[in-house]
Amino acid sequence: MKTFEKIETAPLWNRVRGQIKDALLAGRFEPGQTLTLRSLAEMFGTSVTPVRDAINHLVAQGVLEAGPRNAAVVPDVASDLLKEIIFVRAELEGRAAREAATRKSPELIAALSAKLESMRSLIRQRQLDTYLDVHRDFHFTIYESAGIPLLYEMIENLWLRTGPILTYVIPDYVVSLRGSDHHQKIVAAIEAGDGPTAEAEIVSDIEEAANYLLSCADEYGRIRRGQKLAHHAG
Amino acid sequence: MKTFEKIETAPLWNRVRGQIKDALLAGRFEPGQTLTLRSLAEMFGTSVTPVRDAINHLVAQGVLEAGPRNAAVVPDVASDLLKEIIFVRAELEGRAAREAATRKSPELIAALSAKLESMRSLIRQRQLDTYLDVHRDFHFTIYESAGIPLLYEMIENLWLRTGPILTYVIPDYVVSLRGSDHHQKIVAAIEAGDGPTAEAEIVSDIEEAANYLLSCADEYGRIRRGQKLAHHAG
DNA sequence: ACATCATGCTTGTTATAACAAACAACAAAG
DNA sequence: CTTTGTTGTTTGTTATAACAAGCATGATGT
Repeated sequence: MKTFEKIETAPLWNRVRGQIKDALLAGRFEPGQTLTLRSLAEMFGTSVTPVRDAINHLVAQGVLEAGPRNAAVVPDVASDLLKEIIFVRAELEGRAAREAATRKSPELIAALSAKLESMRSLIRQRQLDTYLDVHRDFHFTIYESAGIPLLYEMIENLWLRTGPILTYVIPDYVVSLRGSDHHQKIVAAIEAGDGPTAEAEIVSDIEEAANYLLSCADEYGRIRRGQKLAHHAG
Repeated sequence: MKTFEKIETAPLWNRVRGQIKDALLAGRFEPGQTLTLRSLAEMFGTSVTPVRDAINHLVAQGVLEAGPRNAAVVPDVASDLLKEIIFVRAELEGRAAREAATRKSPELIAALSAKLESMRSLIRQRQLDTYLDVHRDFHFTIYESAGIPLLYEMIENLWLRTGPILTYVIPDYVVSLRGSDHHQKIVAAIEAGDGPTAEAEIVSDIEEAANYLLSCADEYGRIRRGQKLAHHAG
């Protein structure tokens, strides 16, 4: 079973890892769910070996947890851990935004402005799924422009840890904002080369969203898919 | 019927991972050396599968690097990556020190003072290897007292990445300080509850040591053993 | 002598089968 | 009804073989 696709030379287990990461960031896996090798292998159309490699990689990164029998389980992040993640995220992403403001370029401003407009349009059309994609792209475009790969890598790791629960309530949060979002101010601060303001706006953006998330926690500190959610069909 | 003979059956790949880590810490692998699956498999008396799993785990943690052909290579940290690590370390460890100052306790001050005195004594006696242990303990005592396990974990990972080359030249750096170290000021700032000063002192401590390390780099940006040592000629 | 290609070896990747431990369901014994 | 033992299934683990890409070596042609 060989394919003629000679374009994709990346190892199969690395592609599988990317697909699992996407599924996590998109919230397609339930928190607490145990991912079995054979089910994922059938899902991706491979054998268990690449899936095993991908899962090992993600567990080592802390993106997935090692449950009993060394089974990979989707982290069910509770309030305590969420507060810690937010703490470090505010520190690293704020620093990245500050660095991005000092390394600004016209191309960066143009790209961010385009994504900003796309986000506004998607909110108006209530296409929250694709909004989340663009929103994530918006943030990481800033972090990438900081020019520090290690910093980018660590921020991505933190997003992956909160990924499963982020998609639970963020759509409600986004439509409840009604325009008072920090994204516009972030772009303006970067364009003006004002690092401290960019950092402050990023931190406010993170912490306000986190407070909303924490307000959705149950008595056990677990964020559950919820009551405020007017779920979309798509 | 339960038998007592089932003491501990850790997975084979996990044991192999421990052996590789030991070999790394013992310096039995040269920086830049590529570790082949089959050679390690023969060395440990297993097949390639457990070795592959162990290496994948270590690469994901940043302990090993992924070279060409996805081969595992012992990290030869160059100046570029070192600068990035220092950048993030200053950010995270500075933040941890600031947090520690706000959560100070008499027990913490007493513990830090004791380690400080121990460090001074070890320097006078030129016992640099044990000094490095106490020094590391001193730092991580502060970071642990910040009360944020995730922050602690990420800082520890950054120390692991620079671990091998740190022991190359730090002893020379320590004896060259001749008393102008920041550790005393850090303890004083934490004791006074002065978070910003504690953060600034930690950052200065990190960056000054980093500058010394970077001054030891060769023309390729690699930190080499004995670059500033009078003993070894090469 | 130098460039080019063939050949064989090395190495990471993937699929597959066999295996042991854990788990669930159910029957039998108290 | 509860407990215990059995059986079948599921699941992660490990070994092995086949495979493709890279790399070194050396023969060949100009």
